[in-house]
Amino acid sequence: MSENIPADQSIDAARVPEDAITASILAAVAEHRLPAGTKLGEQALSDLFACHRSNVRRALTSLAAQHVIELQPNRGAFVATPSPEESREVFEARRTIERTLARLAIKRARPEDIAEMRRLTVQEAEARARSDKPAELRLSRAFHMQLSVIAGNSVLRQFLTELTLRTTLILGLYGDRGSSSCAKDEHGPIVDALEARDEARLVALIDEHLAHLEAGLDFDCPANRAMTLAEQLIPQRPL
Amino acid sequence: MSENIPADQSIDAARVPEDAITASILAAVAEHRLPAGTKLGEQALSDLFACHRSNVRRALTSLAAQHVIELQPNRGAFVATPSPEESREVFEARRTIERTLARLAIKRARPEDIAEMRRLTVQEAEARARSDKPAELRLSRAFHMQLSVIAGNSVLRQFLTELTLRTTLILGLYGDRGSSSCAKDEHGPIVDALEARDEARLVALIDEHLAHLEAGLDFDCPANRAMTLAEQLIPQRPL
DNA sequence: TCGCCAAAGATTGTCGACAAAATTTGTTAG
DNA sequence: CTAACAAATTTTGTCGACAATCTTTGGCGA
Repeated sequence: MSENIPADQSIDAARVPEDAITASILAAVAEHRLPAGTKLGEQALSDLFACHRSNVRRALTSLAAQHVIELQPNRGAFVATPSPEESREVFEARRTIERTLARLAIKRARPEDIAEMRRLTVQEAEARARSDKPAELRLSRAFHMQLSVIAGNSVLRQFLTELTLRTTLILGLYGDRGSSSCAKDEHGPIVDALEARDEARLVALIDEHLAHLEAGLDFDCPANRAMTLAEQLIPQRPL
Repeated sequence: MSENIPADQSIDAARVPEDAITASILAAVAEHRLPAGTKLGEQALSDLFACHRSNVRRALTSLAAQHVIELQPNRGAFVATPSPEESREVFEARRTIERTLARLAIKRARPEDIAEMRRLTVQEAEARARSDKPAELRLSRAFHMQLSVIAGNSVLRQFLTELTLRTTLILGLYGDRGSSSCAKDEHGPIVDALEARDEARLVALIDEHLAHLEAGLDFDCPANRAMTLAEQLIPQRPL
């Protein structure tokens, strides 16, 4: 018997070059290293990953299907730039799905699941303490994804995979200013409610958490998009 | 100014061959013309649509991303065969999403929206009266999709597009026997509740409707999959 | 007669080359 | 000095051919 191959794409260590490309781009977007609007040229990527351009092409179409990038005919691939309207819809969809995931998770969470959630909140707090933004983003996303794993519905889990990524893009575009967003530890109380099997409290906390995230967005000041040359070459002085 | 091109793929009349292929396969699956497990050969499709094999390839990867077909490496593309577990998850996801869509639709439905819903139920009843299964399936799906259009959230609408298709596949595999499923007009009362802006009733009706569909599944008797040669050549007599 | 192995055929996957389109660069006129 | 036009370059899209893999067919021996 041959070993089972995990269906989900894990960061790095990919079986085929196509997966390495998608994983790298996904990770870069998830950690705010690739700003919205960045052009992803085919040749640049095929050079980087030392593979044929057809692999790059497949990876890009796959990412486009997840709304992580946008394909413009005869123009190329760009990191997606969600509109304010789209952002609203993404948050609404997230609330819907995470509410259900929370209810499911309450019924199924085992002690080790809760311990894993707790561990993620601790690691996230550590990352925040040392101002490691990429790790913080990654762990925050992992927290929400872990909830979907516990819930045990792979369809909803896959939807949430896409939605959390799009949320990260949105935060990069419209949020993160004013130290709002994930400043405090909002995940800790969520684990508490999950451990207490307090469904009403858990759902309320998640709703609040997502509402808080969304309320922190500022659509009038869309910074953090792909920088032009001028912005990159003429650095504005820090306050 | 050039005209805007509708982003959603409509049946037939496609801009590029790739869209024609995806639309045709989607329509065939949505009307139970393509049973689960059917092999979709690349050359067969490129002959049918008189296009290059690369177009077929793109169409197939797109369909695989929507879980309508399954791509097996070095083996080819097959119409997806959802497992009982996957079926349960799809229905759970549908309930979650349609509940929210119902609540949103109540807030936004205009008179002409309700008229359109009513019109779809009438057409569906007519199709059922003349035993036009494909039209019935198509119109039933259109009913649910129209609810998502009224709700005005394109993210959730796209999720539902995928879920309704997968549901149709599931019904073809495990359902439709014993004249259950869409035998009665369950859509009519839904429109009534929507028109009355009765949120509790609307949500309850949709929950019931989906639960009824799911309850009609029979996982022990997975008929209607891709027929083997023997099944196709030796017809069993009708009762 | 049944099961196993090998060859032939068909299908999928990969690659490089060319065509089409867009972007950039350079030039010239106003 | 600016704007507009044209050439050159870069980038994307398409195609056909070949390699790798799987499936089927035919043959052999137990």
